[in-house]
Amino acid sequence: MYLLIDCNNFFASCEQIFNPALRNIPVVVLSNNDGCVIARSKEAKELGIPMGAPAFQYKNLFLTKNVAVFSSNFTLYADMSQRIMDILASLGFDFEIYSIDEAFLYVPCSNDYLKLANTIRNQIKQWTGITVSVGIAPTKTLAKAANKLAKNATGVFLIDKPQNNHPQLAKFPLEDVWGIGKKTAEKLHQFGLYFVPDLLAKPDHWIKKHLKVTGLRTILELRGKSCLELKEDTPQKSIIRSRSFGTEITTLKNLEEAIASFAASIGKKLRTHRLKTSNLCIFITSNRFKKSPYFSDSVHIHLPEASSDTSYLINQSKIILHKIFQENISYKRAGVMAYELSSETALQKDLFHLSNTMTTQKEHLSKVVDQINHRFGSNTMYFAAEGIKKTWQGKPLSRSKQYTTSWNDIPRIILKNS
DNA sequence: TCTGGGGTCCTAGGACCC
DNA sequence: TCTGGGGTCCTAGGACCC
Repeated sequence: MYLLIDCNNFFASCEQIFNPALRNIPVVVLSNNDGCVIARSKEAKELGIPMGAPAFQYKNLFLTKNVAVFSSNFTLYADMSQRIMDILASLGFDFEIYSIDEAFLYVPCSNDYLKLANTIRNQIKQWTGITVSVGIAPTKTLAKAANKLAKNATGVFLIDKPQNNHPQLAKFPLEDVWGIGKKTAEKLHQFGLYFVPDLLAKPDHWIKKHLKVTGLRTILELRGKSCLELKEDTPQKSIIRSRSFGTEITTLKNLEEAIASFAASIGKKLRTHRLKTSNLCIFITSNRFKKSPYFSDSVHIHLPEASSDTSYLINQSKIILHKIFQENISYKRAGVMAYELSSETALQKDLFHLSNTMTTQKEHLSKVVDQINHRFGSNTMYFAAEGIKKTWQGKPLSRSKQYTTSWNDIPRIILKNS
């Protein structure tokens, strides 16, 4: 059986744990530039604040309903996530970290799955303060559905045999099925299909024709035939760094600095994972919400030799940027993507590319910069090309402290003499 | 004034081959 | 009238996920 463990309202819960005054009141966490709502506490959901809602449209509601609004604090969330994943890993079952707040466990046999799930729940709650829901089922897709049902029940839900036709599954909307998104759901609605049993009644060839192989896989999984196994710890295939700018950019110089920052960040991640990239893509866009004509362009290049050296990646990124930059445009968003990642130890050298001691020295330099930043704090050293002011970076309005990763921010308990 | 960021997988269609 | 058949590889774009 598969167990899907999913943290409830994860980012909002992280905020509530370290600030007791936030418990039982609506809390939302916003995306970069405090743009959209990306997490809501139970109380915030009850107020009808949707996921992804633009914050400015809900400003009044936040005020009148005393909603606690936070800028995102990924350092905190990532650390809390790690603690939870460590607990799951310690159980000794095969498991797959699916996202920052979710993991699948594969438990081949157990006398009492519900008891096991409750033990896991209690332990995570006690050790981290986070409440999780557990869905248990013979396939991953059913475990996702069970998890959804668990959230509305006691926190644990078991679908042992799909053919038992749980009454909850009979009214399970197709758009809530893992793998069926907005577009597919709309398509199915046109055929008069709304709930899981409606789709299960269709023959395989109908599914294959309209939903392709991915759709067929989903249906088989819903019928209890496992098609999706736990994913091995496969190496990453691409790395993306992109941002919407707090202040729109109009000059090439500022855009170069932003792109250089993204390239530097990619370089660091590549080195951390002992990878190199041999394909870069740069993209720049104007504001898609504005009435003025939308501008968007991107270019890929194949690097003559794979690299993880920041100075090289910055240089190459700049060269590509120059190919697509146009004057008199207000740029709202840009990004750098790295593809064709390969292990730094198993690399194909380019016969005609000048790979010399200079290259080796530069790579060494990047690693030294990493070590310095690791020891003295990130951004202690960075490339001048990234710019000093980073004017494009918006300032988060209300970010919580780094309670678990910074000595200065560790919560203090004050004992009062009674 | 104000609308996120980071990923994966699949398919259709073009280019190319014999 | 009429213009093969079978295959691979690559890429852009769509759909999905959190």
